[in-house]
Order: sequence, then structure tokens, then C-alpha cells
Amino acid sequence: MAVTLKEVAERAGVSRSAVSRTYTDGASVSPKTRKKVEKAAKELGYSPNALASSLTTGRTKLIGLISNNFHNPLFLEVFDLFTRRLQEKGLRPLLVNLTDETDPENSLRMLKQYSVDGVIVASSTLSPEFAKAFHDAKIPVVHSFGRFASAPDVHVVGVDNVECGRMAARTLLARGYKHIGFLGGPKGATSTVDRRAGFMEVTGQAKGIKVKESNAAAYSFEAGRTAMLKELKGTHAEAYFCGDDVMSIGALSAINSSGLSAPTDIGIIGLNDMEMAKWENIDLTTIRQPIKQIVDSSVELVMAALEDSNRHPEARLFSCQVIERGTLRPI
Amino acid sequence: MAVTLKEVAERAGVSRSAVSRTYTDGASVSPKTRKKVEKAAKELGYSPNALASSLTTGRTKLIGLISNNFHNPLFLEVFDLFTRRLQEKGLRPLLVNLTDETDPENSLRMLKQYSVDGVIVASSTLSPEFAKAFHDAKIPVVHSFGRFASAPDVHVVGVDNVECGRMAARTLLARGYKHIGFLGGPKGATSTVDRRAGFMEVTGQAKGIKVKESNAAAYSFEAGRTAMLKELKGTHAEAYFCGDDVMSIGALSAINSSGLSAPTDIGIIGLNDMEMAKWENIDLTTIRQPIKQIVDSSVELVMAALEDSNRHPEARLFSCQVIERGTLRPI
DNA sequence: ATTCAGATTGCAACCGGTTGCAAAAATTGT
DNA sequence: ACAATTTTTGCAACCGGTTGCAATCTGAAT
Repeated sequence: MAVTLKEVAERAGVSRSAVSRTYTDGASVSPKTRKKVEKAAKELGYSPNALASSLTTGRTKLIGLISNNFHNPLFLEVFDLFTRRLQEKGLRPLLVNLTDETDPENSLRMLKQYSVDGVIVASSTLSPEFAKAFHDAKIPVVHSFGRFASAPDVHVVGVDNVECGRMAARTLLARGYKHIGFLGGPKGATSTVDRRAGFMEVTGQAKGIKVKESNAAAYSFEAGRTAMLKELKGTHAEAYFCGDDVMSIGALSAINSSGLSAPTDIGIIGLNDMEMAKWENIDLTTIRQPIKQIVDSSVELVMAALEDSNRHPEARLFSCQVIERGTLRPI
Repeated sequence: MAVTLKEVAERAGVSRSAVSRTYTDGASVSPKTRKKVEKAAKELGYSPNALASSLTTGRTKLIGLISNNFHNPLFLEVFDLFTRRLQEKGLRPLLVNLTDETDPENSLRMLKQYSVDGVIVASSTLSPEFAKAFHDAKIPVVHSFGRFASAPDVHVVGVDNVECGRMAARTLLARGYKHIGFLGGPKGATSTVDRRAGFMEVTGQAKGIKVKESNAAAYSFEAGRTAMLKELKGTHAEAYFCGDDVMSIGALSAINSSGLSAPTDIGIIGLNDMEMAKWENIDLTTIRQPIKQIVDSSVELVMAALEDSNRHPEARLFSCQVIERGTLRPI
């Protein structure tokens, strides 16, 4: 089918090794033969077969990119950043969509078959166990947007969700809200659990503050809207920390269609600061996750892990930041 | 590193071929040896190296998935559908982010290096030339969301954008709008050109209709908003057909922040019917593209093209449908 | 028990590259 | 011009599988 090394060698009148060396940097080839080879290669339209070479070098430059967040617009930005960054570094993303399964079994097997050099798990909802399966199989892995642990089993890059919870609580308290709500994402998600912990820690220490708590079924518009509608049926809080931005937008929609408005009647603070948060008709006050840094750092870390396969598991945390917009009353 | 065929063969006390045949369906192996092999494989944790086998079989089951739409939320849905469908069919998506480049050169070279079995170009803005480069390189390719042609150079799956333009125009006319606008996407995009053509065809034939026309810089919220703000500065039309849904949402935002509202003051019809279009606070009347069908059909077509590499280029069109919501006045 | 077709097996060559090693060529120093 | 280095080169083995072919085995039929 395609043009092979051998054909190029014959046409250039050199050995196969010479051709191979022309395309391996650091190898010793004289300028003379290199020219000959390049000429022949160009004429034949040759390009080396990366897969065949991986067989001997043991490196495919393939990186498994696993995610279960194909419904959160934030992750389109994340995928954009990941694919670009990986490409810049000469790596190729092999995309795996987890849909509903949380068992690493299948992904692990298939990524092993394709001998990926490393794996990036991009998910804020998967448990650390998931990534660990790859670590145990001796495949370098980093969990992006994963759960922070002071002694992680695998490399983790992300934010400290507990701290985000605290930050949200402090922000609401600073605005003088006395009755505040934690409207979390799905109960099982590690990010939800952690954010809740931080939130409760701060509000628990504050005096004269009433706290109510509930969870949405997913990090999604519909779930956020449904959850907020339920809140509005009873006695609702003055302001809510919502699971994430897309949930917040759902909540805002519920508020509006109930004839109320933010921040006049209810305050909302989200989390992520995705593109849409700054759309003028949304204008969501939120906590920004520095996704570009997280992505870049994840790629850097997975590359480092390729070099040194028993690098000690490391957690890299980035700090978040409150972005003031229009859904909380001014301080 | 990993367990190899040879080790399994030794432990099972059979030849390497026997092991290989155990994992190739249609090959002749006695139940007895199969058992032995499977036992040994399990004990060793063996899984066959797909890349090595591709070397002889000529099939990698890798599909290049190329896109330049990493900023349009619709494409998160598209990627979700593609990755799922490909996985179901035992194929693996190798994702390529085109960012700004429109030259197939680089992508072609790298996908050739990885010997992808086929390529799916998922883009409504790239020219047919792009996909053609793969076709010329003898790599099976299908252009999803690509431009319709009655005699296409490559397989195309999508909608007839000209017909969409007509449909939009007819819808606006049927609602009695007399002064209508075409607020297109970027001028260079094939989808924009085609939708415009259909739109103008219908409006040109109607009597007593005033048509105005302009273009946004991109299929994006910001571009849609900016373009609509500009419209509102002059004498604007009564209703607009916007390039796509995300542009429409931008336009709606511009309308609202100018103290106007849809459909009372201005009507808007979008295109795509992405998830967000039905969010209650958006409630966009739009033309639905059947993306699931397009994706499934694309995958099916690329698979067919793998089987028969000189299958005749084919265009598969799906019909669109107006989804009535709240941004056009009732009929 | 003998024959024969069909199923199963192992050998060895091959897929498209890489790489250690020793021989050949080019360069350097004197 | 000659010896000592340093560079460049080709050979051949190998990476982890697959597959055509001939040899061996199996079981049914005679």
C-alpha cells in the first residue's frame, strides 16, 4: 500500500538503516546521504510508519484522553485545550468516551492494546480509583480535574475543591446573606463532596447563619433548573452556591421563570467560569477554575511521567478566584 | 515491558501461531489448545498488541476525527455521538484539532504516519478541498456536516444547506414578516454561502419583501451579538435568519440588552437545534439538523469505504425541520 | 485394520521499521 | 604520506504479531 523504507532505500541507493537514520534525530548520517534519501523520499511520497517504529522504540506518542463529561460545555474548552497542547508537544490524543461506565476495565484493556504512552483522565466526577487502575497497570496517568489528596495514588492536577467550597461560603457571607444554600452537583461526584465539605466548614463556624442543602441529579442545565424549582416551592435561601456554571444557568432560568430575578430576589454563585458565564444575558458571578493552567500542567506532568515511570505521585493544585459579575448583590 | 505472544506460547506449551490464532476470529484452533492459551494468557495478563498486528493485517481500527469547531457547543454533542458510535463499532478516534489551519498538509501527514484506516472530517466550514486531500492520498474519508454537491469528490454526509436557507425564508414569509434579514455566519464558510443562496432564492421570488443581509465574523455568541448590535444601530429588519443557534443566542442577547425583545420587536430563527436552544430562558425557534443521524450515517459510510476503497463518492443528505419555539411571532 | 478427507499445528517468512556492532570511509595530526 | 581517530555505513537480528504451506493428527467410512 504505502511507500516503505525499503523502497526509498533502493531508490536512493543506500541501505535501509541509512533511511531510518535520516528520520531519527540524533542518528549519524552524512549530509550527502541525507540529501539522497530526502530526494528519493520526496519523489516517492514517503512518510515513516509511526506504528512500526513504535514496535522497537516502545513509544507510540499516543495519549489516551478519557472523559465522561461530554455534556458539560466546559469540557469542549477542555478538549480544545488538551488537543492543542498535546499536538504542540507532538503527542496524539486517542479519545475515549466513558459514557456511563465507571469501570476502568474496558478502557484499560483497549488503551493497552494500542500501547498508549500515557493516559489523561479528564473528569471531575470519577473517583481516584479509576485513574489508579492505569497506574497499577504501569501506564503513566494523570487525573485532571481530579480529587485532591495530600498523598495521592496517582498524579492529580486540579483545584482544591474543599477550598472552593470555603471560598464560595466566604463570598456569600461577605455579602451579608444570612440564609444561604448549597445546591450541589450529583451526590456521588468527588467534586460535590469536597465543595460541600469546605462550604459547611466555613458556614458552620459562622454565627447566626442558616444553611440549607440539596443536590441536583447532574452537572447540567436541566438538573440545575429542576433543583432550583424545587427550592422555590418551599422557603428558599437568599443565595446559593451552585454545583457549577451550567447548573447555575439552569437555576437562573428557574428563578426567572418564577417571576423572580437575580440578584434582587436570590443570589447565585457558580463555579468554573466557563465561556458562557460571561455572556451578557447570563452574567454569572462565579469561581474561576484556571483550566488552561490545569491542562498545560497535566500535559507537562504526563510527559514527565513518561520519562521517569516511577516518579512519585504528585498533586498539583491551582488556586481559584471569584469573578464578580451580576448574580450576587454587591458587597 | 508488556507480556508478549511468545511468553504466552511458551507457558501454554504451544507455538506462537496457536496463540495468534486464538485471538483471530475465523482461525482454526482446537478447543483444547484454545483453553490452554486462554489460561496462560489470563495468568500472564496478556492482551494482544493491536499495533503490531496492524503491521501485517493492514488495519489499525484507528479513525482520524478532524475538526475545527472547538468553540461551538453543538460540536460537543457531535463529538459525544462520534466517539460513542465509533467505540460501538470497535473503532478508535484519533482526534485532530485544526485550530486555525485550513491546510490539510499536516493532518494528512500525521494521520498517514499513524496509518489510520479512515478519516472523518467534522466541519461545516471547511471547503470540500480539505477532505479531498485525503481521498487523493487513498485514505477513505467522509466529510460530515460538509457541503452538498450533486457530484461530490468525496463522501459527504449532512444537510442541504441551500434547502435550509429556503426553509428559513419560507418560515419567515409564512409569519407575515415583510422586512427580513439574513444574518449569516462567516462569509467564507460553505454553510453560510449555501444557506444564503437558498434564502435569497425564495425571498427573491416573493413580492413586496425587503431583504437585508450581513455577516458575523464567526459562528459564535460574541460575533452574533456584535453583528446584531450593529443591525440595531441602523434600521433593522423585522426578523432574522441567523447563521446558527449560538449566533442566534448572541443576537438575542443584543436584542435584550437594547431594551427590545423577541419575538415582540424582532423575530429570530436559528439553525442546528443544539441542546441549549430549548433551554427555557432561550427558547429559540430554529431549524433542526438531525445530528445523530448524520453521525451514525457518517460512521457507517466510512466503514463501508474501508471495505471497498474505490466506492463511488456519495452524498447523503438528511432533511431538516423547523422547531417552533418562542422567538418568532405565531403564524 | 486401512484409507482418506478435514481439522489442527508448527515452521518460517514477512509486515515496516530500529539499532548494536564491526567494517569502511573520512578526517585529523604529525 | 602514514597512523590514529572519528564518522558514516551496512549487516543482521529484533520488535510483536500474522499467515501460507506442508506436515501431522483426528475421526469417519470402508
